[in-house]
Amino acid sequence: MGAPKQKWTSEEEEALRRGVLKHGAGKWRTIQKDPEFSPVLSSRSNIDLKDKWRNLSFSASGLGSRDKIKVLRIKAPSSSTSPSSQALLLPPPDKVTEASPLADSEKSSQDGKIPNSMIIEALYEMRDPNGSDVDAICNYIEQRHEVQANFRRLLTTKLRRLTAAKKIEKIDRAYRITESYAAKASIAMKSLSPKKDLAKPLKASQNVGLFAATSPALDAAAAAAMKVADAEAKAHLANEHMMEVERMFKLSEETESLLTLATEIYERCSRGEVLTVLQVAQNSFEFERNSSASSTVHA
DNA sequence: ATAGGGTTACTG
DNA sequence: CAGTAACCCTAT
Repeated sequence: MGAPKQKWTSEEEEALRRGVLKHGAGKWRTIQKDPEFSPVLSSRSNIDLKDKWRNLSFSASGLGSRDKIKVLRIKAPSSSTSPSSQALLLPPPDKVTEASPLADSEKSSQDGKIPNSMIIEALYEMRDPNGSDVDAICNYIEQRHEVQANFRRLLTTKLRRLTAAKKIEKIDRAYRITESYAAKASIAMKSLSPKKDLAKPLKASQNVGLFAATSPALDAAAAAAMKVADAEAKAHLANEHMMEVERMFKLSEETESLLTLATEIYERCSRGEVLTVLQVAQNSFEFERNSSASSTVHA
């Protein structure tokens, strides 16, 4: 790690990460112009942001320079549940077609089957209290994922199975997540909720969406927990989500500050960035279990 | 405006 | 002298 020309400060890096988190990787101009980051990133051009992000990405993906694409393999989620090594290696926010076999279970994004989590996710994010019919679900997933020709048929089959498993219920022609399953998921999520106490009254005072009770944030939490509970739900983590999570995880490890993590989780949660929260939840959950009582956060 | 290849400059 | 990070150039 050299220290050449106009070296990026940690503030600038942080601003960049948050910018990517907020606007997505690729919207460099947008990030640069965002009043939230422009003070810090004023001396950086959109191209600088792009280049920096590229550097960060490749260094995070494991030592490689950018022209040497390293093929990294992600361990199968189902087999071992070792807490710490969940996502120590991760692909850059670029292409990196991660085509890991992942055992014999459901996982492949293209030619495989439909993961349960995909449907749960879809149902959840559509947030229709009356449930969503097959068409809606089908359309929703098709817009978010590449699907195969007989996708719809597979979907209906899967829906039937989930219904039988009492994870979802069918009302008229609409499907929705069952209360029991949602509740179970919420309970799982409570493992994370103590962090809300650690989160300082930061911006928290504004976005009063604590994990507490009947708030949209709880919805997000429940959605997150569902994925956690679903175990092998780390399907398509190929991109900057995991990238960001990994960064934060290391950060919190290094500084031994759960506060940073908690604050981020909270902010994202309040912002409704469910998908990102999911990833954070998984990692922080394990982090908590590892460091148990040792992690005394000094606010 | 962005992605990606290429170049320069700094570090160990 | 190799590796890396910042910077530059160009096609899309």
